[in-house]
Amino acid sequence: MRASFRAIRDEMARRIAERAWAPGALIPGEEELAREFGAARATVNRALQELARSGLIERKRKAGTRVALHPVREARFVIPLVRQEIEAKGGEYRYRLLDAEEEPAPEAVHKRLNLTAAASLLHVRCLHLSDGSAYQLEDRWINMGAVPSAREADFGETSPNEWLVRNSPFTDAEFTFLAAAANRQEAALLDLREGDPVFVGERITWLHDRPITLVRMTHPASHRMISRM
Amino acid sequence: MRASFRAIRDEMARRIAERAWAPGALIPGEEELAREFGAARATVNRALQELARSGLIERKRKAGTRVALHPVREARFVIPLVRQEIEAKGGEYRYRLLDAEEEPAPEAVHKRLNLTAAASLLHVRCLHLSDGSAYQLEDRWINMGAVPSAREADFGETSPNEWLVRNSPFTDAEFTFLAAAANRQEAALLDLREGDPVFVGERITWLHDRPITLVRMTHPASHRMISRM
DNA sequence: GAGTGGTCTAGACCACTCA
DNA sequence: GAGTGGTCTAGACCACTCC
Repeated sequence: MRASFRAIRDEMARRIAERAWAPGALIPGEEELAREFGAARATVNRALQELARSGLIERKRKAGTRVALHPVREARFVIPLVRQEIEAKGGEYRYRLLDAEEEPAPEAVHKRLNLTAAASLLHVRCLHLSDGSAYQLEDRWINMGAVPSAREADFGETSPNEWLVRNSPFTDAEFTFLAAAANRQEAALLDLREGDPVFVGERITWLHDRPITLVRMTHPASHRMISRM
Repeated sequence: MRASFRAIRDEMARRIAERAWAPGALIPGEEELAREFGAARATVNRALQELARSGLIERKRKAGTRVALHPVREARFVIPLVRQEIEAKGGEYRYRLLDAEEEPAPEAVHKRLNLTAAASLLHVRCLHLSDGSAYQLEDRWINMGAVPSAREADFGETSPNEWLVRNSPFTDAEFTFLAAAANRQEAALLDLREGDPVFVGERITWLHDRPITLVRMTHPASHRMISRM
């Protein structure tokens, strides 16, 4: 069998796992590895780059490649649309718009978006249900300066997320996850008691430097966010 | 300037963002793009693979490459050692071992690790402090069948996480994040009231198919987990 | 200055999947 | 069967960084 970058990558991962290459140790250079595996240097390079990306090794020009002392691993989470998330779990998806109004944003919101207090923002709140029970409360602010056409959108039909996906591209995003206590409103809508823990995801998106939207997605504490590596 | 895969990738991302390539549309094949950008096909391929990995496009042999309809984006979170996390934020790190004993694991634990009730597990609890205040409560179970040398480890000196990083390699891991209500013990140790929301990260690691450890890391609700894309 | 990784090219063959 | 992406090679030059 011809040497594949996967096979080479996995073999090197094995050597690291089994301490044949100890933490902190310098491993052979690309050319030497290429000779050993009977592959082109580019192939070995690809394998090494994947290991570096996953945090197993650290590479520096001239200095060479070392096994990481503290494998600062990264976890990757897939962020699907709520609807897909619910349907993938076998639930029946339903959606309910609560309200959508242009209104002055609280300071926490316009500061977070780096906008002035005078900026025009559309506030949309809606509920995503799985098999009839509340799955996620969505509380969203849309920057009308960046997406004026949102004024004509019918969020009773399409959820703001799906509408924005189709109508408002973004180039950058920031996700934040945290735990919080449900306020009275959240508790009522999610069938919880006030003060119950909730799992919150926040996302801000930008088109280049222009903020598009800030959304706070609140789940009951039974929610799990899982990633396998 | 010579065409770089970064420049090509960014240009294609721009076209997608600006709807020059509409969602769902078929984009040109690699050869045609290579001609257009004046680059080798391998270079264009690398750019396209990165876009596919980030969820912007979907590629299928024979069918070609399409702009994703629902950009199922992925968020990447770096998972450092607590100590590094605290020090990176400018805090002074301190560590306190609470207890470490071999004891029968509750069903939730041994089932989660796919072990029998008779399996020998070391239960370690410890606290990670930032500038003197509780930052994370670590509650860990170590599979002594897989890591017998943990019996001799001095967790008063080195935290179990750092000890395991050095002494027990793993090949697979699963992360779970969730919100929960602090129980009485957690509340006391983290300076919270019972029932207060906490942010919990759980991690299971395996060496091939053998479970190594299950750890539950509990933070006060002020904790944030952030990822930029 | 020199050594190592980073990237690019041109060409080739392969593998999957659609029709 | 045929078209498209997936991967590999051999060679080259570049860029960073250590000495």
